[in-house]
Amino acid sequence: MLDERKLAVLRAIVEDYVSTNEPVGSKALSDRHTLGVSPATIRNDMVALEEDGYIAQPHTSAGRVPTDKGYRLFVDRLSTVKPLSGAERRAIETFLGGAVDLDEIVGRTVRLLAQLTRQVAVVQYPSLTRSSVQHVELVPLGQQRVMMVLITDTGRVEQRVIDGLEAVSEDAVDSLRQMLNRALVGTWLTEVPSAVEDLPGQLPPDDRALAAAVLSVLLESLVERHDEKIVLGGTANLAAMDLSASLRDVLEALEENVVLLRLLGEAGDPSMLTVRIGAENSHEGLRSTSIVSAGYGIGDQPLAKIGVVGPTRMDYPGTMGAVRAVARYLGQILAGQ
Amino acid sequence: MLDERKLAVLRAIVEDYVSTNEPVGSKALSDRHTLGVSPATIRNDMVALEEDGYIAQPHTSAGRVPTDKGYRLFVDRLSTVKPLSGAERRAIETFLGGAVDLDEIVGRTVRLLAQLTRQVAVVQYPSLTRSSVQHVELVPLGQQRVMMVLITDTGRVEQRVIDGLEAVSEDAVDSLRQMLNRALVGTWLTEVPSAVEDLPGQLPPDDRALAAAVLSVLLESLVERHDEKIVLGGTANLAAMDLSASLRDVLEALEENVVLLRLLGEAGDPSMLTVRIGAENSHEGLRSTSIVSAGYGIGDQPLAKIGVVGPTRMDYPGTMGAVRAVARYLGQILAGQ
DNA sequence: ATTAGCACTTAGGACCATGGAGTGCCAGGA
DNA sequence: TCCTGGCACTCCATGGTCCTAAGTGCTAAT
Repeated sequence: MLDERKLAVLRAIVEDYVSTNEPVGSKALSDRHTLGVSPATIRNDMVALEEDGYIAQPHTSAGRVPTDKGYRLFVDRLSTVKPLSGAERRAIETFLGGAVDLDEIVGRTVRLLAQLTRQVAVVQYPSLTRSSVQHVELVPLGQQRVMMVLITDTGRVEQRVIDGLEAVSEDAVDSLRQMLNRALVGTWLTEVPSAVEDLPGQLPPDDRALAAAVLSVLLESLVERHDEKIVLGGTANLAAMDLSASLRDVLEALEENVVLLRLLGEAGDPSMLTVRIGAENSHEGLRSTSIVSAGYGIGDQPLAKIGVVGPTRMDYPGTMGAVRAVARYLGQILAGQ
Repeated sequence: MLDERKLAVLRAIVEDYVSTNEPVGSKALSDRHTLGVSPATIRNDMVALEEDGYIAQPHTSAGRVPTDKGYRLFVDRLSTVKPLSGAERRAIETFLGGAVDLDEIVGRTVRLLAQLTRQVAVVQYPSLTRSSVQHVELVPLGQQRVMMVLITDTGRVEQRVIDGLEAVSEDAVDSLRQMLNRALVGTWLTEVPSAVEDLPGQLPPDDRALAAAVLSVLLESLVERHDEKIVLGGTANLAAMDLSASLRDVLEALEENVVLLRLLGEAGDPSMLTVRIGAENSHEGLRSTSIVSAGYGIGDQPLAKIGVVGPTRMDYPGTMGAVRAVARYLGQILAGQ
């Protein structure tokens, strides 16, 4: 059905179309590539490829253009991830190395990824649920208010003010703080709910109201932040892409964090590179884009994902290489923090 | 020079051009507005307006289009800020009211402003330097590390990890925390450097290394965050604008936080509405956009600014009304926190 | 000072012709 | 059986021409 040569033709079509952005014809193909056969033969192969849905013609008497299915085959079987050049790798190291806190790491990563791929970059903050408690701090603010600060081992900090309490005593706060830290330090955030379950019972009755208020806010902050934070970069590169869909639709989709999170979430195995091409994306506005994403984490502990959004007509090997490399460095940096 | 009628003509031109996006001719003007004179007379006025540089023709035999100078005159003398409708005001209240922490307030504000104006919204986080210390927290993380958390009265939280210490004792951290809070709570961030100056001297020699490390990080975090954080929203609306400059240039400018901060910073009196039109913007890529900005703050204490970026051909009265209203509500919400 | 009338300019759309790139198919050759 | 050269055909893109609608500036009359 699809012999070696037909695959070679498909590969050549994808490569040419990606670099020229024009439908590619049989003559041009046999000129630019050494396929060893005549244009007529290539034409026959093209007919077969078209029948199987890998390529299409915008109109009769035009060259061929890869379909989503064609890109899919190309990514799965005809290409290899392109490693970054030494210069690029060094650029990543120096650029990410200078960051001081989590916000800055994420900010730099997104800019770096956008620049490397010349596309729109998406970076998800390290997931709270995959990290563990490093410390819980309680700070009395006057008589009625207490601030709770939750610090995770990935450097993330959540804080909330608990309001409307009455007559908070320093001692009560102190003992609650100690109890919380004894019970929680080192536990996964997912385990926190069960870990705090019977804490209030261990306290003197006077302090239970405070404990209940703090715990409910603590648990709430865990749940709420399940809708993770995300950062975008390189949207200026959208202007240079010629998306068949309206630019507005794409921008709208990108602004909806929920949409982006779902897209990243849908990607399969978090330790692998995932590519979703064109209509494979469930979101309407992104039907004419492809998304290359990868998980990052510390060691084999996945934390979250990063990705790149570009036209289906993109340089898949290069983009995949950049995404993979940045994901790895990001993991290393976080581990070193 | 510019009698009443000429001004009325200019106003009519601006209004028509903003709503139709097409050069407006003398006939159309006399039809759509009740100026009480014939098209020929309007033409004569137009010649005068053009000589003075308030309007221009894209080409001979086309209608007139306002110039930057024309918009400037319109904004300064021919229009009044349009108050929001009751429904819009209620929408602001309910939408902003539901926010829990600072991030969410800012996030909602930017989306709200983008939606109200159908343009790109910019919101600057409340300035650190204009707020005061509410609490300083020190958290020992093992033997070598201490985390510092600085909480301001505007709800902002800065945290830093201090690394590479040796043999940190709980007691030393406790006494340092108490000392810091005694010295700093309530002081303006700008006053912090002088307030901590002679603190180390009051400590036992053993604790001075720790204190020095903590103070240097504390001061550093104050300085660094002088480059403020900014949030963008509604970039999808860019697609609908027909900017004469390339979309890419505008997107690039908007991605550069530094550029945006400078633009907001350049705006004059922080308590006032500021409008910068077209070439009045120093940044190259924004020559074909206008920026409407306003400061917000608690009481008469200015904190930071918000703004809107759109085409010079924008509905100035409406945009100004929305920006002003949102800035006021934002101040109220922050005061209530 | 205003107005009606008129000649003039220009962008943009409709229409058409043409050239070029690409195709499908067929018959001949390895 | 598979490949190839040749050929007729299709269609888009390009550029030229023409025409209309909208708008202008100017002048003479009110």
